[in-house]
Amino acid sequence: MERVKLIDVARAAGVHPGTASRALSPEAGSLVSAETARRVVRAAERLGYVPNTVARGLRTARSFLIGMVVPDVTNPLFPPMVRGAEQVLSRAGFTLVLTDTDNDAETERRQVEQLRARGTDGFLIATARWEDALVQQLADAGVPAVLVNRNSSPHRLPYVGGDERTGVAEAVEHLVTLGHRSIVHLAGPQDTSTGRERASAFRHALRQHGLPVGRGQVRTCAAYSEQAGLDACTRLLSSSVEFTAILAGNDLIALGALTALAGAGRRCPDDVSVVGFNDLPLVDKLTPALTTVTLPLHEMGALSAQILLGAIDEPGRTGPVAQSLLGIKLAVRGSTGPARP
Amino acid sequence: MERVKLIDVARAAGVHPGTASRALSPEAGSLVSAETARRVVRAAERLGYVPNTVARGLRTARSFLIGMVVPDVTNPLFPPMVRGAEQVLSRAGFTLVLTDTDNDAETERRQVEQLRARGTDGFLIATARWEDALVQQLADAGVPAVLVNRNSSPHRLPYVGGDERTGVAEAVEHLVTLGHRSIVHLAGPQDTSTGRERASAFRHALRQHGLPVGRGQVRTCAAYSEQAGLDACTRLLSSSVEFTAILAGNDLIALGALTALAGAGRRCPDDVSVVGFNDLPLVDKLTPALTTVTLPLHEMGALSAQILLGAIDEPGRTGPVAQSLLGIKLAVRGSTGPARP
DNA sequence: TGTGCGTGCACAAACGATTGCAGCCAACTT
DNA sequence: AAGTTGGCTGCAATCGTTTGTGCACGCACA
Repeated sequence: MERVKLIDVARAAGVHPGTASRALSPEAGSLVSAETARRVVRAAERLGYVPNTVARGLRTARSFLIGMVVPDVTNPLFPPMVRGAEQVLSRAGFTLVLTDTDNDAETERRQVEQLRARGTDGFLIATARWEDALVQQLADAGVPAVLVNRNSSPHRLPYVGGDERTGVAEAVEHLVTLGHRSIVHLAGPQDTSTGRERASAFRHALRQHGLPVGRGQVRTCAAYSEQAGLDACTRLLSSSVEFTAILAGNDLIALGALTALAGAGRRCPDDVSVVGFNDLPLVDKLTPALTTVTLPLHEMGALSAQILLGAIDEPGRTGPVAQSLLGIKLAVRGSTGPARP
Repeated sequence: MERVKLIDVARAAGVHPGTASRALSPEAGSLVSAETARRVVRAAERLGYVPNTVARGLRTARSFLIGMVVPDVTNPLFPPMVRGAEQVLSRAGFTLVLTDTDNDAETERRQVEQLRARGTDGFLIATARWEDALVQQLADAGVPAVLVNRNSSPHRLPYVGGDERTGVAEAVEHLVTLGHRSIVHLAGPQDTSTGRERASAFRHALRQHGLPVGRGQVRTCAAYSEQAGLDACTRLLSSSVEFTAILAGNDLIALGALTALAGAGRRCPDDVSVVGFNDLPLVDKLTPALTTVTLPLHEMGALSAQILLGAIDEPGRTGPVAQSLLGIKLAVRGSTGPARP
């Protein structure tokens, strides 16, 4: 039941452990004769040798561990990204460690510290705030890290996200084509890049279509949550602002808005059209099915992992950091319809 | 920027590294004088010493790593369990490594192997099949492991799940109370404990109510998926079996069934009542909102982690293994209604 | 004052792999 | 045929901690 170790393999092959190590390593494989290498490899297979990652990590100062930090695994936005990242990483021999910060900065700090004590080789950060101490710290320390989905203000780390501006532009275009002239944006929190970007893109898109951007037409929600969406929409309804369409900061906000609208007797899409963001599972099964902007979450996870691997491989690089935006699509469904004349 | 290590702390405190180690370890803390201990601790704090987990792991043969194996993170069933487990584990100083097997046995084997090479201290398995080679293997090897959500046939490992039988009983009771006499079960795959257990409990519940269990009244779906539910329900509709209610193996199957019913012009709940299992996010927002059995997923994750920690602490134990069932509740919503006379 | 005992610390050997260095042998050059 | 080169392999140090062992010192007791 004892784990077989390198020295056992070496003995079985009649060589020194050092030689066995080289024979099994693709890197230094050329330093050993083909004949010996074959003998060692065969012995290793026969004995079922599995190298001890911990021992190797101690010597090489690499852990082959990647930490991925998400605010809440329970939010369906993240699992696809995790999956994409894991596939790329595990193919490259890395193990992904997922940690859930529960949206709490202190928890996040602790988790990352613990991971760093493990000698984690790099981080995938999906929790970035617009101004983020942790992100700064990682950048300062020169720890390989990539931001996913949410960016952070001084672009010091690579970032992978969706092309928010285009997504918003398409959504607005869609609404305008349907005849809507009074569109309101229920924006996400402005301490996230997505919240800021979408709001800014919204204003820009309106101007492009020659529509005025009035006061109270962009309303910031306290969080990316259903409750926050409900609150914001309720306030909107009790204000004097007229509107026939809502662009929500994400699907949860859209759901809250739908609830608020229903409560106020406004029908969707007959009275008000609603567009969401993210295309969460099941929003296509609602009545009406939610029109929403879909992000390539899986690809975002995969690409961020690839970029991270690149950064790990050349630690000395000081070139410009990449900000990658992936294509986005609008899924037109039942929650948007022609504006009432 | 160099990481400060134990020897630095020792030097700063004017003691030998061995002594410093003991001073910092609560275990052996009594082997060193209070005065020295204080000096060492202060030095450690001042220098910002963070012990190297890898080196420690090499010496102690413990990694403080727990692997959690799920078939698909993207399935909303799992994230809450992951979350529950992570909270317990991280409090105990362990790091949770999540791996997604993509429902593939070979991937699963590879992942677990990789984790074992890391000296992972224990496993949380959420992928168990009724007959499962991996589970057998872990049990044989004496690796601490706990099954979550799905059990495996010879109960050799501890298991934590929901009280399926009671859940099914309540669902059937609910339907019978509504006047339904012809109830069909679209069962999940029979190579999973949940699929078997729910089907068996369904038969039992019918008998309890004096209802006959006819042929074709329990139909097995090929997978826990929407497509499988749609297929099974389509076949059901084209058979001669009469029914006014469906108990689905889980929510996805229920969704598929709803689609099939709608396609056949049968309305829910007017013509057919449907009950699901799991209470996935948003199923309460559908029209009609899905009546479903809710599992305490978070608690399942937390409890399984606790049991695992216990197993790790006393490796020698050979007592009986615990099979823990947590309470379950029926969420009555719009998809169930009175049977038509 | 000598023996005995206990406390507190230093010493060094692990843990299992990687890797710079040195040595050996064979082959090739001149 | 002697010298040189170069390809393989063995040796031993090393990564940072933990922990068994033993020494030294101080105190108490006879």
